[in-house]
Amino acid sequence: MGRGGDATGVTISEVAAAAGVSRQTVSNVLKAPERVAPETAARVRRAIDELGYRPNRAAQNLRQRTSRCIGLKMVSPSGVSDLFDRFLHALTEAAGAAGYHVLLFGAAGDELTTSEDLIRTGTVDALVLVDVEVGDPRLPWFTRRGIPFVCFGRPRGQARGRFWWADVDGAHGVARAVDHLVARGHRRVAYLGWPPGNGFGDDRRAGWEEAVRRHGLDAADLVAGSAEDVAAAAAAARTLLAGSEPPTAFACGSDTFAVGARLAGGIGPDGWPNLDVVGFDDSPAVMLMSPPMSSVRQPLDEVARRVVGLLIDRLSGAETPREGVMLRPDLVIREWRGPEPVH
Amino acid sequence: MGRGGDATGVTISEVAAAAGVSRQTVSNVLKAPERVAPETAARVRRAIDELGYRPNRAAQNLRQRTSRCIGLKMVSPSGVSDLFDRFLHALTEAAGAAGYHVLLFGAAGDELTTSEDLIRTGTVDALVLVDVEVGDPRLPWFTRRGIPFVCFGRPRGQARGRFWWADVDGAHGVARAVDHLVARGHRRVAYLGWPPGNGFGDDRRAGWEEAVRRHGLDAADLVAGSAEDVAAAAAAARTLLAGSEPPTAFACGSDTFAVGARLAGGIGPDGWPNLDVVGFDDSPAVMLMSPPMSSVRQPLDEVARRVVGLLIDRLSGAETPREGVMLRPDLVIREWRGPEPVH
DNA sequence: GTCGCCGGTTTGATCGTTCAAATTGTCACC
DNA sequence: GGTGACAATTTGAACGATCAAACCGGCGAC
Repeated sequence: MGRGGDATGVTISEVAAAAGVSRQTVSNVLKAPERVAPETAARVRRAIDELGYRPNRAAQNLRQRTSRCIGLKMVSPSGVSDLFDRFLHALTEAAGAAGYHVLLFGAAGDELTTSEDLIRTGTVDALVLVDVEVGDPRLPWFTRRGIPFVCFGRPRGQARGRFWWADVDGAHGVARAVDHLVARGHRRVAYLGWPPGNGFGDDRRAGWEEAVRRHGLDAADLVAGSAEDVAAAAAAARTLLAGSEPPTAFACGSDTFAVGARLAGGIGPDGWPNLDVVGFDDSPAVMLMSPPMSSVRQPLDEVARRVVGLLIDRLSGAETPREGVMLRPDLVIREWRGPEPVH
Repeated sequence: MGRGGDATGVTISEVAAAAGVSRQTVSNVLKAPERVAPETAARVRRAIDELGYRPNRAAQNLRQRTSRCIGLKMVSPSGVSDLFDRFLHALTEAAGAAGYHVLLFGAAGDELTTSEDLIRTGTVDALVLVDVEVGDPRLPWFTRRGIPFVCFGRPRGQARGRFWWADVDGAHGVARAVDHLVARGHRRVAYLGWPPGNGFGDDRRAGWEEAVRRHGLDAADLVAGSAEDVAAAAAAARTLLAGSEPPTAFACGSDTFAVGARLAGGIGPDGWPNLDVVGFDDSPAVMLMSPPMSSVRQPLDEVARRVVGLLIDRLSGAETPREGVMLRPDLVIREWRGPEPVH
């Protein structure tokens, strides 16, 4: 380090002067070491260390016409799932590993124009979109304006092949949940999630349908939709439980639904919940339930890595084909007691 | 807008040419309109709109030697409280309102050198520190190197007057919780939180002590410390409840402790929890509890605004006195039933 | 002996903006 | 008519890095 004290100031020219070479040679030492004679490089490197030189980011950005930043719109923390939070964490790490930073921007003002501004001013190189909705207007809007972006969440309601995205196979996750419940001896496994029409809600419910059919279960009357809050979910679950042949287990579209389902099932005389319930998202709130609850966990680290990877491909200019990546979630099993596995 | 299509490219010179003036005049229209004749300004503004000009951020940063970014280290999402998440949200908004962006960086590598790098390269102008610990080494380290920063959380174990910070008065919050419980008729109000030695843990417990003394309650044996996880908290609460004169209510150091306490109290024959419990942080996980739980809420929006305010003062160069700001939390009351208020 | 080549290094230009100083035009005042 | 004051605008020079092209000394080939 050497200097310490002031937080600004050492330029490449000062390093060059100290090492008795030109600016370009210093630059080469850092960017293309093979072009520099070993002992020159050593001399330059010493000067860099002694002066504590760090290349100025703004100058690099200006010259290279990049910011090495990706923009992400902050979404309001909502509900029990801290999915955005965890994705943000994963994205920060993945971006950092690739030499990028994540730049957050707020919800104030219009997202479309704010985003365009960030791109046009060169503040960020690209955007990451989360919470992609059915027929999301941002996708065509950004595409039309040549704004590079990658989605977490497959585009629905528009041609997928036109965009870059990474997503988690919710249907697969719920199907694994049903498999697990069936293996524990359940024959009447209900599904509780969003009403039809919600993008990933439909996806997850389709997973339940597939699994139920595959296992030859009769469950036509065991599906319910409701708003995603605990009270509404509990009410919907109670309706299913009041039927003539009530379910003994629930696979749910989210942890919030799952908490509601368990609440509706109540506690048995043995002190344990009456229902086997599997949630989706593996949010911290379910970990602290007692007894703990199994849940489908999205591979957010992998999603973030893929998103960053796609983004870098996209920015590299190479006319890479637009592509989507589908990842499989895990089922995190947290047992307590209940029906024994059947085999 | 006009062009659309390409996301890059219109420079101030092109605007100047289009409007028939010099670059500097265009710059003045945007930065110092009073120096420009009205009809010239109008002509320039029209050219700006037609070409869709947006000033290049890297060029501005380079010339002005600022980035208008503040750096924040991402901390791992942990536990039930999404406090960092919410603070981040508030900070993004507050920074945005002041013309700054929040740049996240990951935990990979050493925080100290990573942070210094961000400053030295001019990637960020200043840092925001959260989770400030007792005798936090970052404070003197950054100060010695002239790295501007503002803390969320008062510095403990070092002279406070030497730093800029904003914090929430945890003692006040817990005292309000105790007041509330006493008003509901409780005379034996316990405290459950971190063991002594934890910075804000001690602060919050001190609030309980003050309130208990002020109300003339006898509660010397009603304080317990444990690790911050539900199971450990429940165990600690059970120990208190097993005493000869068990508490009838708990004020807690965090929502996690509060969930543990309520769990330990169990459900009464009437189907309601046996204990009155007040948490701290008002995390979403407590909102979804049934019945809901009261909790002390930190004024994060205000904290974020103050942090940004201090930061701007700090960066403005004016030798403003270093100062700390202490804010008061609110008690969010979520009633269900239980002892009637006594008045 | 001249030429071309090559690794290693330097020079000049450039990215797009803003600062500071210079320039022009207009008018009032002596 | 000359001078100073002033408003409006322009010019030149940074800011710190990198790209592209030029340069230079030494060596082998013809």
